[in-house]
Amino acid sequence: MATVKAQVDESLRRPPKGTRDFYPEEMAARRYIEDVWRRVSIRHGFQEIDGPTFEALDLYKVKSGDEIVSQLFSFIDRGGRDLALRPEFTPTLARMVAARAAGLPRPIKWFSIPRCYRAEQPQKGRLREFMQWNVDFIGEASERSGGDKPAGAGTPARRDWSPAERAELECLAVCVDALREFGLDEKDFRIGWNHRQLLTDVLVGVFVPRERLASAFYLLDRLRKYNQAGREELYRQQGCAARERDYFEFIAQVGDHSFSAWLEQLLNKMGREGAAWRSEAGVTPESIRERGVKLEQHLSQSGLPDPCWFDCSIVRGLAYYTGWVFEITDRQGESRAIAGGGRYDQLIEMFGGPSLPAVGFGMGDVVLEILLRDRARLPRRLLPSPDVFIVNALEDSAPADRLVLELRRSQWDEARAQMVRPGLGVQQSYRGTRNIGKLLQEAAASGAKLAVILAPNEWSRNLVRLKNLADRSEKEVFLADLPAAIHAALAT
RNA sequence: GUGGAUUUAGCUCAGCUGGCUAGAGCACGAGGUUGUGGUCCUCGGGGUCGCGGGUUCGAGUCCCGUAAUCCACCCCA
Repeated sequence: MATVKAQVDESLRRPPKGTRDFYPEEMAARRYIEDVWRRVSIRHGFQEIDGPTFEALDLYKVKSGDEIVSQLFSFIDRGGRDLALRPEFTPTLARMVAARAAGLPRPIKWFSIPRCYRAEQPQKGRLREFMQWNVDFIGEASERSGGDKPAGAGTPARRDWSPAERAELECLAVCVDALREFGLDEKDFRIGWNHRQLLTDVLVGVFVPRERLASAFYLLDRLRKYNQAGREELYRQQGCAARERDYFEFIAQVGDHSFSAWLEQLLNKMGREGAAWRSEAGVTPESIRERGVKLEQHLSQSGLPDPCWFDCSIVRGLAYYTGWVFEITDRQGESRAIAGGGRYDQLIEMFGGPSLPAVGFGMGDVVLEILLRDRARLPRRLLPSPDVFIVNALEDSAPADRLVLELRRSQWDEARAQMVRPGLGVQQSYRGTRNIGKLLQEAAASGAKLAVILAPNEWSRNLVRLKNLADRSEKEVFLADLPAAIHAALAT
Protein backbone atom coordinates (compact mmCIF):
# COMPACT_ATOMS: atom_id res chain seq x y z
CA MET A 1 0.00 0.00 0.00
CA ALA A 2 1.34 3.40 -0.90
CA THR A 3 1.77 5.79 1.97
CA VAL A 4 -0.25 8.96 1.87
CA LYS A 5 0.82 12.22 3.37
CA ALA A 6 -1.45 13.27 6.21
CA GLN A 7 -3.90 15.90 5.06
CA VAL A 8 -4.81 17.18 8.49
CA ASP A 9 -3.09 19.60 10.76
CA GLU A 10 -2.00 18.40 14.20
CA SER A 11 -4.74 20.44 15.83
CA LEU A 12 -7.35 18.63 13.73
CA ARG A 13 -6.39 15.29 15.20
CA ARG A 14 -7.99 16.14 18.53
CA PRO A 15 -11.69 16.58 19.18
CA PRO A 16 -12.69 20.27 19.35
CA LYS A 17 -12.18 22.07 22.64
CA GLY A 18 -14.59 20.91 25.29
CA THR A 19 -15.86 17.87 23.38
CA ARG A 20 -15.18 14.17 23.83
CA ASP A 21 -14.60 11.14 21.65
CA PHE A 22 -16.48 8.10 22.87
CA TYR A 23 -14.35 5.01 22.32
CA PRO A 24 -16.06 1.71 23.21
CA GLU A 25 -15.26 1.99 26.94
CA GLU A 26 -16.44 5.59 27.19
CA MET A 27 -19.48 4.84 25.08
CA ALA A 28 -20.38 1.92 27.34
CA ALA A 29 -20.08 4.16 30.40
CA ARG A 30 -22.30 6.78 28.81
CA ARG A 31 -24.88 4.19 27.84
CA TYR A 32 -24.87 2.81 31.34
CA ILE A 33 -25.60 6.25 32.77
CA GLU A 34 -28.30 6.95 30.21
CA ASP A 35 -29.86 3.55 30.76
CA VAL A 36 -30.19 4.18 34.48
CA TRP A 37 -31.71 7.59 33.84
CA ARG A 38 -34.17 6.13 31.36
CA ARG A 39 -35.08 3.10 33.48
CA VAL A 40 -35.68 5.13 36.62
CA SER A 41 -37.67 7.78 34.75
CA ILE A 42 -39.97 5.19 33.27
CA ARG A 43 -40.36 3.45 36.61
CA HIS A 44 -41.58 6.74 38.06
CA GLY A 45 -44.11 7.15 35.30
CA PHE A 46 -42.35 9.66 33.04
CA GLN A 47 -42.40 9.42 29.24
CA GLU A 48 -39.42 10.13 27.03
CA ILE A 49 -39.37 12.99 24.53
CA ASP A 50 -36.77 14.74 22.43
CA GLY A 51 -36.61 17.77 20.17
CA PRO A 52 -34.28 19.36 17.65
CA THR A 53 -30.62 19.85 18.51
CA PHE A 54 -30.90 23.47 17.44
CA GLU A 55 -33.63 26.04 17.81
CA ALA A 56 -34.27 29.65 16.85
CA LEU A 57 -31.80 31.82 18.70
CA ASP A 58 -34.63 33.97 20.01
CA LEU A 59 -36.10 30.99 21.83
CA TYR A 60 -33.18 31.08 24.23
CA LYS A 61 -33.50 34.80 24.78
CA VAL A 62 -37.07 34.46 26.05
CA LYS A 63 -36.13 33.42 29.53
CA SER A 64 -32.44 34.24 29.71
CA GLY A 65 -32.11 37.59 28.00
CA ASP A 66 -29.64 38.81 25.40
CA GLU A 67 -26.52 38.16 27.42
CA ILE A 68 -27.05 34.43 26.91
CA VAL A 69 -26.01 34.76 23.28
CA SER A 70 -22.32 34.99 24.09
CA GLN A 71 -22.51 31.57 25.70
CA LEU A 72 -24.24 29.85 22.80
CA PHE A 73 -23.00 28.27 19.63
CA SER A 74 -25.11 30.17 17.14
CA PHE A 75 -25.18 30.37 13.40
CA ILE A 76 -27.19 31.74 10.50
CA ASP A 77 -28.78 29.40 8.00
CA ARG A 78 -28.96 30.09 4.31
CA GLY A 79 -32.34 31.69 4.73
CA GLY A 80 -30.87 34.24 7.11
CA ARG A 81 -32.44 32.72 10.23
CA ASP A 82 -30.57 33.04 13.54
CA LEU A 83 -30.24 29.62 15.12
CA ALA A 84 -28.40 28.17 18.12
CA LEU A 85 -27.37 24.74 19.30
CA ARG A 86 -29.45 24.00 22.38
CA PRO A 87 -27.70 24.95 25.62
CA GLU A 88 -30.49 23.33 27.60
CA PHE A 89 -33.74 21.56 26.95
CA THR A 90 -36.26 23.59 28.90
CA PRO A 91 -37.16 26.10 26.15
CA THR A 92 -37.82 23.23 23.74
CA LEU A 93 -39.90 21.51 26.39
CA ALA A 94 -41.86 24.69 27.05
CA ARG A 95 -42.43 25.14 23.32
CA MET A 96 -43.62 21.56 22.92
CA VAL A 97 -45.95 21.76 25.89
CA ALA A 98 -47.32 25.14 24.84
CA ALA A 99 -48.08 23.88 21.33
CA ARG A 100 -50.24 20.97 22.48
CA ALA A 101 -51.19 21.98 25.97
CA ALA A 102 -54.90 21.83 25.21
CA GLY A 103 -54.86 18.21 24.20
CA LEU A 104 -52.40 16.68 26.62
CA PRO A 105 -53.63 14.70 29.60
CA ARG A 106 -52.56 16.22 32.88
CA PRO A 107 -50.28 16.05 34.61
CA ILE A 108 -47.67 15.95 31.87
CA LYS A 109 -44.75 13.82 33.11
CA TRP A 110 -41.92 13.91 30.60
CA PHE A 111 -38.21 13.26 30.63
CA SER A 112 -35.47 13.68 28.05
CA ILE A 113 -31.77 12.95 27.65
CA PRO A 114 -30.61 15.58 25.15
CA ARG A 115 -27.11 16.42 24.04
CA CYS A 116 -26.55 20.08 24.91
CA TYR A 117 -23.97 22.69 23.90
CA ARG A 118 -22.52 25.70 25.66
CA ALA A 119 -19.69 27.92 24.41
CA GLU A 120 -18.06 28.10 27.81
CA GLN A 121 -14.50 27.81 28.97
CA PRO A 122 -14.16 24.09 29.68
CA GLN A 123 -13.16 23.02 33.18
CA LYS A 124 -13.43 19.90 35.21
CA GLY A 125 -17.08 18.91 35.09
CA ARG A 126 -17.96 21.55 32.51
CA LEU A 127 -17.65 20.82 28.83
CA ARG A 128 -18.98 22.38 25.67
CA GLU A 129 -20.95 19.29 24.75
CA PHE A 130 -22.65 17.10 27.31
CA MET A 131 -25.71 15.00 28.04
CA GLN A 132 -28.30 16.30 30.45
CA TRP A 133 -31.11 14.31 31.99
CA ASN A 134 -34.23 16.45 32.27
CA VAL A 135 -37.32 15.48 34.24
CA ASP A 136 -40.40 17.68 34.29
CA PHE A 137 -43.72 17.42 36.04
CA ILE A 138 -46.17 19.85 34.47
CA GLY A 139 -49.71 20.77 35.31
CA GLU A 140 -49.81 19.78 38.95
CA ALA A 141 -50.39 22.97 40.88
CA SER A 142 -49.76 23.82 44.44
CA GLU A 143 -53.09 23.72 46.26
CA ARG A 144 -55.41 26.53 45.24
CA SER A 145 -52.80 28.17 43.07
CA GLY A 146 -53.45 26.52 39.74
CA GLY A 147 -55.16 29.28 37.81
CA ASP A 148 -53.41 32.09 39.57
CA LYS A 149 -52.37 35.08 37.60
CA PRO A 150 -48.88 36.39 38.18
CA ALA A 151 -48.79 39.31 40.56
CA GLY A 152 -48.09 42.77 39.21
CA ALA A 153 -44.73 43.48 37.70
CA GLY A 154 -41.97 44.39 40.10
CA THR A 155 -43.13 42.31 43.02
CA PRO A 156 -42.66 38.55 43.08
CA ALA A 157 -45.83 36.57 42.60
CA ARG A 158 -47.51 35.90 45.92
CA ARG A 159 -49.99 33.11 46.10
CA ASP A 160 -51.64 31.06 48.68
CA TRP A 161 -49.34 28.17 48.04
CA SER A 162 -49.36 25.02 50.00
CA PRO A 163 -46.41 22.83 50.75
CA ALA A 164 -48.46 19.70 50.21
CA GLU A 165 -47.07 19.38 46.73
CA ARG A 166 -46.76 16.16 44.83
CA ALA A 167 -44.78 17.45 41.85
CA GLU A 168 -41.89 18.59 44.03
CA LEU A 169 -41.84 15.30 45.84
CA GLU A 170 -41.98 13.19 42.68
CA CYS A 171 -39.18 15.12 41.01
CA LEU A 172 -36.99 14.85 44.06
CA ALA A 173 -37.84 11.17 44.41
CA VAL A 174 -36.95 10.25 40.84
CA CYS A 175 -33.71 12.19 41.11
CA VAL A 176 -32.67 10.53 44.36
CA ASP A 177 -33.78 7.12 43.15
CA ALA A 178 -31.45 7.42 40.17
CA LEU A 179 -28.52 8.39 42.40
CA ARG A 180 -29.30 5.39 44.59
CA GLU A 181 -29.38 3.17 41.55
CA PHE A 182 -25.91 4.44 40.67
CA GLY A 183 -24.84 3.14 44.06
CA LEU A 184 -24.61 6.52 45.78
CA ASP A 185 -26.07 7.35 49.18
CA GLU A 186 -26.22 10.10 51.79
CA LYS A 187 -22.49 9.78 52.39
CA ASP A 188 -21.93 10.82 48.80
CA PHE A 189 -24.53 13.49 48.21
CA ARG A 190 -26.45 16.15 50.07
CA ILE A 191 -29.90 17.42 49.21
CA GLY A 192 -30.48 21.08 49.89
CA TRP A 193 -33.64 23.04 49.30
CA ASN A 194 -34.75 26.61 49.39
CA HIS A 195 -37.88 28.48 48.46
CA ARG A 196 -37.96 31.73 46.58
CA GLN A 197 -41.04 33.20 48.25
CA LEU A 198 -40.30 31.83 51.64
CA LEU A 199 -36.79 33.23 51.60
CA THR A 200 -38.02 36.55 50.24
CA ASP A 201 -40.53 36.83 53.06
CA VAL A 202 -37.91 36.04 55.68
CA LEU A 203 -35.32 38.43 54.27
CA VAL A 204 -37.80 41.27 53.99
CA GLY A 205 -39.17 40.60 57.44
CA VAL A 206 -35.78 40.49 59.11
CA PHE A 207 -33.29 42.81 57.47
CA VAL A 208 -33.48 43.35 53.70
CA PRO A 209 -35.31 46.28 52.15
CA ARG A 210 -37.41 45.09 49.25
CA GLU A 211 -35.39 47.09 46.70
CA ARG A 212 -32.22 45.29 47.79
CA LEU A 213 -33.60 41.77 47.33
CA ALA A 214 -31.77 41.11 44.07
CA SER A 215 -28.50 42.08 45.68
CA ALA A 216 -29.29 39.86 48.66
CA PHE A 217 -29.92 36.82 46.46
CA TYR A 218 -26.67 37.50 44.65
CA LEU A 219 -24.81 37.59 47.95
CA LEU A 220 -26.44 34.43 49.29
CA ASP A 221 -25.41 32.59 46.17
CA ARG A 222 -21.76 33.41 46.79
CA LEU A 223 -21.21 33.66 50.53
CA ARG A 224 -20.29 30.01 50.89
CA LYS A 225 -17.65 30.12 48.21
CA TYR A 226 -15.64 32.96 49.73
CA ASN A 227 -13.45 33.37 52.75
CA GLN A 228 -13.78 36.28 55.19
CA ALA A 229 -11.75 38.68 53.03
CA GLY A 230 -13.63 37.71 49.89
CA ARG A 231 -16.96 38.24 51.62
CA GLU A 232 -15.95 41.67 52.91
CA GLU A 233 -15.08 42.63 49.36
CA LEU A 234 -18.49 41.41 48.22
CA TYR A 235 -20.29 43.41 50.91
CA ARG A 236 -18.41 46.49 49.84
CA GLN A 237 -19.22 45.93 46.19
CA GLN A 238 -22.88 45.44 46.99
CA GLY A 239 -22.96 48.49 49.25
CA CYS A 240 -24.12 46.61 52.33
CA ALA A 241 -24.87 48.58 55.49
CA ALA A 242 -23.27 47.33 58.71
CA ARG A 243 -26.47 45.65 59.87
CA GLU A 244 -26.95 43.81 56.58
CA ARG A 245 -23.35 42.69 56.60
CA ASP A 246 -23.81 41.44 60.14
CA TYR A 247 -26.81 39.31 59.19
CA PHE A 248 -25.15 37.91 56.10
CA GLU A 249 -22.12 36.91 58.13
CA PHE A 250 -24.47 35.17 60.52
CA ILE A 251 -26.27 33.40 57.70
CA ALA A 252 -23.03 32.43 55.99
CA GLN A 253 -22.23 30.00 58.75
CA VAL A 254 -24.58 27.45 57.33
CA GLY A 255 -24.44 23.77 58.03
CA ASP A 256 -26.98 21.00 57.69
CA HIS A 257 -30.12 22.10 59.47
CA SER A 258 -33.87 22.19 59.22
CA PHE A 259 -35.77 25.23 58.08
CA SER A 260 -37.29 25.84 61.49
CA ALA A 261 -33.87 25.72 63.18
CA TRP A 262 -32.51 28.18 60.68
CA LEU A 263 -35.43 30.55 61.12
CA GLU A 264 -35.18 30.23 64.88
CA GLN A 265 -31.55 31.34 64.83
CA LEU A 266 -32.39 34.40 62.80
CA LEU A 267 -35.31 35.38 65.00
CA ASN A 268 -33.21 34.92 68.13
CA LYS A 269 -30.56 37.20 66.76
CA MET A 270 -33.21 39.75 65.93
CA GLY A 271 -34.64 39.44 69.43
CA ARG A 272 -31.28 40.03 71.03
CA GLU A 273 -30.93 43.21 69.04
CA GLY A 274 -34.43 44.35 69.86
CA ALA A 275 -35.25 44.68 66.19
CA ALA A 276 -38.80 44.43 64.96
CA TRP A 277 -40.22 42.11 62.29
CA ARG A 278 -41.20 44.17 59.28
CA SER A 279 -44.62 42.90 58.48
CA GLU A 280 -45.82 43.01 54.89
CA ALA A 281 -49.08 41.69 53.51
CA GLY A 282 -49.84 39.85 56.70
CA VAL A 283 -46.71 37.73 56.66
CA THR A 284 -45.60 36.87 60.16
CA PRO A 285 -42.78 34.71 61.50
CA GLU A 286 -45.41 32.20 62.58
CA SER A 287 -47.03 31.95 59.15
CA ILE A 288 -43.64 31.47 57.54
CA ARG A 289 -42.59 28.87 60.04
CA GLU A 290 -45.81 26.96 59.47
CA ARG A 291 -45.35 26.95 55.69
CA GLY A 292 -41.71 26.00 55.82
CA VAL A 293 -42.14 23.22 58.31
CA LYS A 294 -45.07 21.79 56.40
CA LEU A 295 -43.06 21.66 53.18
CA GLU A 296 -40.09 20.23 54.98
CA GLN A 297 -42.12 17.50 56.62
CA HIS A 298 -43.78 16.66 53.36
CA LEU A 299 -40.41 16.17 51.68
CA SER A 300 -38.70 14.34 54.47
CA GLN A 301 -41.53 12.12 55.65
CA SER A 302 -42.71 10.76 52.35
CA GLY A 303 -40.36 7.82 52.19
CA LEU A 304 -37.34 9.55 50.74
CA PRO A 305 -34.33 7.66 52.06
CA ASP A 306 -32.25 10.81 52.40
CA PRO A 307 -32.62 13.89 54.55
CA CYS A 308 -33.35 17.23 52.94
CA TRP A 309 -31.65 20.26 54.40
CA PHE A 310 -32.77 23.84 54.18
CA ASP A 311 -30.05 25.85 52.48
CA CYS A 312 -30.59 29.54 51.83
CA SER A 313 -27.48 29.71 49.67
CA ILE A 314 -29.21 27.76 46.92
CA VAL A 315 -30.35 30.54 44.65
CA ARG A 316 -30.00 29.02 41.20
CA GLY A 317 -29.56 32.20 39.20
CA LEU A 318 -32.56 31.65 36.97
CA ALA A 319 -35.13 34.34 37.15
CA TYR A 320 -37.82 31.88 36.17
CA TYR A 321 -37.95 29.81 39.33
CA THR A 322 -41.06 30.86 41.22
CA GLY A 323 -41.00 28.80 44.38
CA TRP A 324 -39.26 25.72 45.67
CA VAL A 325 -35.72 25.10 44.39
CA PHE A 326 -33.31 22.30 45.19
CA GLU A 327 -29.79 21.23 44.51
CA ILE A 328 -27.98 17.97 45.09
CA THR A 329 -24.27 18.36 45.71
CA ASP A 330 -21.29 16.09 46.14
CA ARG A 331 -20.52 15.84 49.85
CA GLN A 332 -16.88 14.90 49.55
CA GLY A 333 -15.88 16.97 46.54
CA GLU A 334 -15.93 20.74 46.56
CA SER A 335 -19.72 20.80 46.68
CA ARG A 336 -20.08 20.19 42.99
CA ALA A 337 -23.70 20.40 41.89
CA ILE A 338 -24.85 17.00 40.65
CA ALA A 339 -28.41 18.03 39.94
CA GLY A 340 -30.66 20.99 40.45
CA GLY A 341 -34.09 22.28 39.68
CA GLY A 342 -37.26 23.71 41.05
CA ARG A 343 -40.70 25.11 40.41
CA TYR A 344 -41.26 27.39 37.44
CA ASP A 345 -44.95 28.18 37.27
CA GLN A 346 -44.82 30.90 34.62
CA LEU A 347 -42.46 29.46 32.07
CA ILE A 348 -44.99 27.68 29.84
CA GLU A 349 -46.92 30.92 29.64
CA MET A 350 -43.77 32.79 28.65
CA PHE A 351 -43.54 30.47 25.66
CA GLY A 352 -47.05 31.19 24.55
CA GLY A 353 -48.89 28.41 26.30
CA PRO A 354 -51.56 28.45 28.97
CA SER A 355 -50.69 29.13 32.57
CA LEU A 356 -49.33 25.77 33.63
CA PRO A 357 -47.49 25.17 36.86
CA ALA A 358 -44.40 23.01 36.58
CA VAL A 359 -41.51 21.49 38.47
CA GLY A 360 -38.38 20.10 36.88
CA PHE A 361 -34.71 19.39 37.28
CA GLY A 362 -31.61 18.61 35.27
CA MET A 363 -28.63 16.32 35.85
CA GLY A 364 -25.55 16.40 33.63
CA ASP A 365 -23.47 13.40 32.65
CA VAL A 366 -20.08 15.06 33.13
CA VAL A 367 -20.07 15.73 36.86
CA LEU A 368 -21.96 12.52 37.51
CA GLU A 369 -19.45 10.38 35.69
CA ILE A 370 -16.52 12.00 37.46
CA LEU A 371 -18.26 11.33 40.75
CA LEU A 372 -19.00 7.70 39.89
CA ARG A 373 -15.40 7.12 38.85
CA ASP A 374 -14.10 8.80 42.00
CA ARG A 375 -16.19 6.51 44.16
CA ALA A 376 -15.54 3.46 41.97
CA ARG A 377 -19.26 3.01 41.48
CA LEU A 378 -19.25 2.29 37.77
CA PRO A 379 -19.82 -1.41 37.15
CA ARG A 380 -16.58 -3.24 36.54
CA ARG A 381 -17.61 -4.62 33.20
CA LEU A 382 -19.47 -2.10 31.06
CA LEU A 383 -18.69 -3.38 27.58
CA PRO A 384 -21.29 -5.84 26.35
CA SER A 385 -20.17 -9.48 26.50
CA PRO A 386 -21.10 -12.18 24.04
CA ASP A 387 -23.07 -15.19 25.24
CA VAL A 388 -20.77 -17.63 23.52
CA PHE A 389 -17.19 -17.59 22.24
CA ILE A 390 -16.29 -20.10 19.53
CA VAL A 391 -12.82 -21.59 19.86
CA ASN A 392 -11.74 -23.08 16.57
CA ALA A 393 -8.87 -25.58 16.63
CA LEU A 394 -9.77 -27.13 13.28
CA GLU A 395 -7.65 -26.71 10.18
CA ASP A 396 -10.58 -25.31 8.26
CA SER A 397 -12.30 -22.11 9.31
CA ALA A 398 -15.54 -22.75 7.43
CA PRO A 399 -17.31 -24.91 10.05
CA ALA A 400 -16.67 -22.31 12.76
CA ASP A 401 -17.85 -19.47 10.53
CA ARG A 402 -21.00 -21.42 9.74
CA LEU A 403 -21.64 -22.18 13.40
CA VAL A 404 -21.16 -18.55 14.41
CA LEU A 405 -23.72 -17.30 11.90
CA GLU A 406 -26.15 -20.08 12.74
CA LEU A 407 -26.10 -19.31 16.45
CA ARG A 408 -26.39 -15.57 15.88
CA ARG A 409 -29.56 -15.96 13.82
CA SER A 410 -32.89 -15.84 15.56
CA GLN A 411 -35.63 -18.23 14.55
CA TRP A 412 -39.12 -17.08 13.85
CA ASP A 413 -42.04 -19.48 13.63
CA GLU A 414 -44.26 -18.10 10.89
CA ALA A 415 -47.25 -20.29 11.73
CA ARG A 416 -47.37 -19.35 15.39
CA ALA A 417 -46.10 -15.82 14.71
CA GLN A 418 -43.61 -15.95 17.50
CA MET A 419 -39.94 -16.16 18.21
CA VAL A 420 -38.92 -19.76 18.63
CA ARG A 421 -35.34 -19.07 19.52
CA PRO A 422 -33.60 -15.75 20.02
CA GLY A 423 -30.25 -15.20 18.35
CA LEU A 424 -27.21 -15.46 20.58
CA GLY A 425 -24.37 -13.02 20.98
CA VAL A 426 -21.51 -14.93 19.41
CA GLN A 427 -17.87 -14.07 18.82
CA GLN A 428 -14.85 -15.94 17.60
CA SER A 429 -11.21 -15.07 17.27
CA TYR A 430 -9.89 -13.27 14.22
CA ARG A 431 -6.37 -14.46 14.99
CA GLY A 432 -4.60 -17.15 13.02
CA THR A 433 -3.54 -19.33 15.89
CA ARG A 434 -5.18 -22.67 16.71
CA ASN A 435 -3.64 -22.71 20.14
CA ILE A 436 -6.59 -23.60 22.37
CA GLY A 437 -5.00 -22.06 25.44
CA LYS A 438 -4.57 -18.69 23.78
CA LEU A 439 -8.03 -18.79 22.27
CA LEU A 440 -9.59 -19.64 25.62
CA GLN A 441 -7.74 -16.70 27.07
CA GLU A 442 -9.30 -14.48 24.47
CA ALA A 443 -12.68 -16.07 25.18
CA ALA A 444 -12.37 -15.29 28.88
CA ALA A 445 -11.26 -11.73 28.14
CA SER A 446 -14.36 -11.21 26.02
CA GLY A 447 -16.51 -11.82 29.08
CA ALA A 448 -18.41 -14.65 27.40
CA LYS A 449 -20.14 -17.07 29.73
CA LEU A 450 -19.60 -20.09 27.48
CA ALA A 451 -17.03 -21.31 25.02
CA VAL A 452 -17.64 -23.84 22.28
CA ILE A 453 -14.49 -25.70 21.33
CA LEU A 454 -14.20 -27.16 17.85
CA ALA A 455 -11.33 -29.67 17.79
CA PRO A 456 -10.45 -32.57 15.46
CA ASN A 457 -11.01 -35.55 17.80
CA GLU A 458 -14.54 -34.53 18.74
CA TRP A 459 -15.41 -32.99 15.38
CA SER A 460 -14.82 -36.29 13.60
CA ARG A 461 -17.62 -37.75 15.78
CA ASN A 462 -19.96 -34.75 15.26
CA LEU A 463 -19.19 -33.53 18.78
CA VAL A 464 -18.06 -30.20 20.19
CA ARG A 465 -17.01 -29.30 23.72
CA LEU A 466 -19.20 -26.81 25.58
CA LYS A 467 -17.21 -25.11 28.30
CA ASN A 468 -18.49 -22.95 31.14
CA LEU A 469 -15.85 -20.26 31.37
CA ALA A 470 -16.76 -19.30 34.92
CA ASP A 471 -16.42 -22.68 36.64
CA ARG A 472 -14.23 -24.22 33.91
CA SER A 473 -16.42 -27.30 33.63
CA GLU A 474 -17.01 -28.74 30.19
CA LYS A 475 -18.90 -31.50 28.45
CA GLU A 476 -19.24 -33.03 25.02
CA VAL A 477 -22.35 -32.12 23.03
CA PHE A 478 -23.58 -33.31 19.66
CA LEU A 479 -23.49 -30.50 17.14
CA ALA A 480 -27.19 -30.93 16.49
CA ASP A 481 -27.97 -30.44 20.18
CA LEU A 482 -25.71 -27.43 20.61
CA PRO A 483 -28.28 -24.60 20.39
CA ALA A 484 -30.49 -26.25 23.00
CA ALA A 485 -27.51 -27.03 25.24
CA ILE A 486 -26.33 -23.43 25.04
CA HIS A 487 -29.73 -22.01 25.88
CA ALA A 488 -30.01 -24.40 28.79
CA ALA A 489 -26.57 -23.46 30.07
CA LEU A 490 -27.30 -19.74 29.78
CA ALA A 491 -30.57 -20.12 31.63
CA THR A 492 -28.91 -21.38 34.78
C1' G B 1 -12.67 36.58 27.70
C1' U B 2 -8.58 37.05 32.25
C1' G B 3 -4.68 34.86 35.44
C1' G B 4 -1.68 30.41 37.37
C1' A B 5 0.25 25.30 36.75
C1' U B 6 1.16 21.40 33.45
C1' U B 7 2.45 18.83 28.51
C1' U B 8 8.13 12.83 27.05
C1' A B 9 4.89 5.83 23.54
C1' G B 10 -2.22 4.18 23.72
C1' C B 11 -1.82 4.60 29.67
C1' U B 12 1.42 5.71 34.23
C1' C B 13 5.93 7.83 34.36
C1' A B 14 11.94 8.10 34.34
C1' G B 15 15.45 11.19 31.86
C1' C B 16 20.60 15.01 37.61
C1' U B 17 22.78 21.42 36.77
C1' G B 18 22.25 21.30 28.05
C1' G B 19 26.24 16.18 25.69
C1' C B 20 26.10 8.92 22.61
C1' U B 21 21.16 6.01 17.81
C1' A B 22 15.28 8.89 24.07
C1' G B 23 14.00 4.57 28.24
C1' A B 24 10.84 1.31 31.80
C1' G B 25 6.30 -1.01 33.30
C1' C B 26 1.52 -1.90 31.61
C1' A B 27 -1.28 -2.23 27.06
C1' C B 28 -1.22 -3.82 21.84
C1' G B 29 0.68 -7.39 17.90
C1' A B 30 3.52 -12.02 16.26
C1' G B 31 5.66 -16.42 17.86
C1' G B 32 7.34 -20.76 21.36
C1' U B 33 5.12 -26.32 23.87
C1' U B 34 1.36 -31.02 17.32
C1' G B 35 -5.52 -30.03 22.54
C1' U B 36 -7.54 -26.17 27.69
C1' G B 37 -7.49 -19.78 30.83
C1' G B 38 -5.04 -13.61 33.69
C1' U B 39 1.85 -17.37 34.12
C1' C B 40 6.73 -17.57 31.60
C1' C B 41 10.21 -16.61 27.59
C1' U B 42 11.55 -14.42 22.68
C1' C B 43 10.59 -10.84 19.08
C1' G B 44 7.88 -6.67 17.15
C1' G B 45 5.04 -2.11 15.90
C1' G B 46 4.89 2.23 17.78
C1' G B 47 7.51 8.95 20.27
C1' U B 48 8.57 15.20 14.57
C1' C B 49 9.94 14.79 23.43
C1' G B 50 2.37 19.44 22.37
C1' C B 51 3.48 22.90 18.14
C1' G B 52 6.53 27.16 16.15
C1' G B 53 10.66 30.23 16.68
C1' G B 54 15.30 31.64 19.35
C1' U B 55 20.17 30.98 22.18
C1' U B 56 24.20 27.22 21.49
C1' C B 57 29.30 23.46 18.43
C1' G B 58 25.03 20.76 20.42
C1' A B 59 18.12 21.59 23.19
C1' G B 60 13.58 16.56 25.92
C1' U B 61 16.57 19.96 29.23
C1' C B 62 17.48 27.26 28.72
C1' C B 63 14.40 31.76 26.56
C1' C B 64 9.98 33.68 23.79
C1' G B 65 5.41 32.77 21.41
C1' U B 66 1.27 29.51 20.61
C1' A B 67 -2.23 25.32 21.38
C1' A B 68 -4.35 21.86 24.54
C1' U B 69 -5.38 20.09 29.51
C1' C B 70 -6.20 21.16 34.69
C1' C B 71 -7.11 24.99 38.51
C1' A B 72 -9.02 29.85 39.96
C1' C B 73 -12.08 34.04 37.99
C1' C B 74 -16.51 35.49 34.63
C1' C B 75 -20.77 32.60 34.05
C1' C B 76 -23.61 28.68 35.49
C1' A B 77 -29.73 27.53 32.15
